[in-house]
Amino acid sequence: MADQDQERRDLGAMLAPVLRALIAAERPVLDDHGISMWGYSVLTALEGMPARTQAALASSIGADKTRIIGTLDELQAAGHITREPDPADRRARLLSITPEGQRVLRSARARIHAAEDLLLAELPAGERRAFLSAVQTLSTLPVEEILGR
Amino acid sequence: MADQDQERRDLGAMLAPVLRALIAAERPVLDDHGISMWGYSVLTALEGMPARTQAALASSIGADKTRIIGTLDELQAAGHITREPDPADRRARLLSITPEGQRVLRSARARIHAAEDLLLAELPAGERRAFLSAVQTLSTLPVEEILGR
DNA sequence: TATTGTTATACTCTATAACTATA
DNA sequence: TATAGTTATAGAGTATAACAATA
Repeated sequence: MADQDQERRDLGAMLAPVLRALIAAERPVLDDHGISMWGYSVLTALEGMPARTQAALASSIGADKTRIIGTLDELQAAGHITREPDPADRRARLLSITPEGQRVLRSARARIHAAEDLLLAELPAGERRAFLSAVQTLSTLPVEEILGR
Repeated sequence: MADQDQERRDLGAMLAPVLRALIAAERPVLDDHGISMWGYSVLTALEGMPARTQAALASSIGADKTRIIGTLDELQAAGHITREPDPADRRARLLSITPEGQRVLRSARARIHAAEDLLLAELPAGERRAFLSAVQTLSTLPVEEILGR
């Protein structure tokens, strides 16, 4: 792996400020839409597929079941999600995004992607494509397992 | 920018789990070396160049001056850095890494890079090179300003 | 008066464990 | 008894402001 190891800086040290800036740029957008970061994450997850339990939803976005309860309360109060007892198992709550939630999600995402595009535009076109492809690849890998070997 | 915007997921949402896993992988390595994450960051910064003030060092690693004081106390007690009053301005503290600090830093970094290489090895060679190049480019840009436009 | 480093305080997140209601 | 959701508590990390020493 000589081509990777030549005096490069830590991957984490290089990525951390970028991610921090991305998150900071998201905040005012999310504020304008009246949702939190976890709320945005929940809406994104529910857009793809309704959730059968809150715990399953939480783990799918890398959160704890206790951590998203307040977020679900807010989203429900704002009419962005529905949250009904499962008739087949009344302990569980069936979660799905509402049309209004989808509208808010799409609006926020458009502005977030627009900001991200400003950053990506700084990269040469070829490098940009490879970067996006690599990030998408990494996001599908079991990163923790790979690093833990 | 059509080539960037096609149905891709949020950059932040894709990068966050990767960074989280990178940080989690660093922890046991840093524990073995008896330093904290901020300590590792401080040693990395001081390796390149001694610092004239603690505040300057803090801002160079994206931290607050009050946040690194405990870290500096630990590093100094462990003999990893020196911290002397500046003769020219006794309010300030001149900071530099010791040979022992350099040894610890290099040892920790070798293991961290080895773990990162496991992850990078999952990418096709061409994509890996472009990814690393892009990350290095991004880490030199004023990311916050670009995103804030 | 301004600046460097330090300490103290409060606030936000997060993790853990206990509780309820259903099964 | 086991599980889904909820609540309560404590802990870590962070931000802000006040303070002492020096300029």
